[in-house]
Amino acid sequence: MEKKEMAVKTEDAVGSSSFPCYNYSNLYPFSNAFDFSEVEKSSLGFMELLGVQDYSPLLELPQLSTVSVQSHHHSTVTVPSDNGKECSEVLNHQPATPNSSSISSASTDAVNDEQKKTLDQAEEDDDDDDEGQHKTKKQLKPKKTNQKRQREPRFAFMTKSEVDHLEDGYRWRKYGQKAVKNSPFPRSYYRCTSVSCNVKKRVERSFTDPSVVVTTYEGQHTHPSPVMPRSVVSSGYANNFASVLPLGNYLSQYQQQHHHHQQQKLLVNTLSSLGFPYNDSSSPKNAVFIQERRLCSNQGTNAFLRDHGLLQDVVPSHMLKEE
DNA sequence: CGAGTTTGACCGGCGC
DNA sequence: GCGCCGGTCAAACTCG
Repeated sequence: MEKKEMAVKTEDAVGSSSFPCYNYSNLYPFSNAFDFSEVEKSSLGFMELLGVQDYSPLLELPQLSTVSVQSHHHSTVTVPSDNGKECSEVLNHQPATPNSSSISSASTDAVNDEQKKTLDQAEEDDDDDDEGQHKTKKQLKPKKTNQKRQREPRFAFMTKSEVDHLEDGYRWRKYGQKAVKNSPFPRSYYRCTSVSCNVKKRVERSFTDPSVVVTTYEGQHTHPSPVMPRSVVSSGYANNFASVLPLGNYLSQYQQQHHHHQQQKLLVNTLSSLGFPYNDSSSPKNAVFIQERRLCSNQGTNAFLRDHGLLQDVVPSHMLKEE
């Protein structure tokens, strides 16, 4: 079993939750062999629009940890944290924990969550009817104890920016802010404002590098982005605005598009064409594979195949090639 | 006035 | 059982 250092899990930066977090330095692990200036040229305007002062130095961020990819079916993420302790995450076809979602069911979790939420709400209403205003100040939900709360798969991205809340094409409502332990920077909680869309995101600054914003997305949008450039609309990308960002947001959009395994292949080929040495089964592409499998539904579309994927917004067309 | 933000309280999970 | 902590709620508030 071959090991590759390629991705990042920022346990320290994003809290105690166990989920992968990518930064660009690891998604672009072979910067010497790839001319990033082309990517920067094509996306710089959007980066400025988004308030990102400088994202290219992300390529120089130190690797926070390593990921040991063992196979498509089972990989262990070993994360040496700053204090030397290790934690690990197992990415399986089966849920690693009762809380985690399997890959195939990821897209349905939002629905299940919503249904459960609705049910809880209904039961809560019943309780209120029975007990009236038994809470002095607030009527909070009586949470169900017999079932663990289902967590959506999450993506975390690190972005070097002075702006905490980066515009990504969706509208968000802030619903909370918490101080983060051992960090001078608070964590903000946002929820997608669209009705019936259960996507959340957390935004916080890395206390190890205050210039880096860690944005964590949870769930999948059930609607198109309300903010779409014309080119994006005309090219058939419904909720694709964030694809103008480098690979981090590309992954987010890729997740949202419900792409199928076959599209993954093109993704890898596309990445390969960009200079990523994705040549063997143990190469960094597995990081994309594993994460994508956790997040994508079984129902794939072929939009990715038709349109070269989302990278076309970032990468000059001549750098993309068909399979 | 509606939409979004702030902020303190509350809840559940987890470790000790 | 207790305390800590992450996550969420919702009243009050701000803003356009």
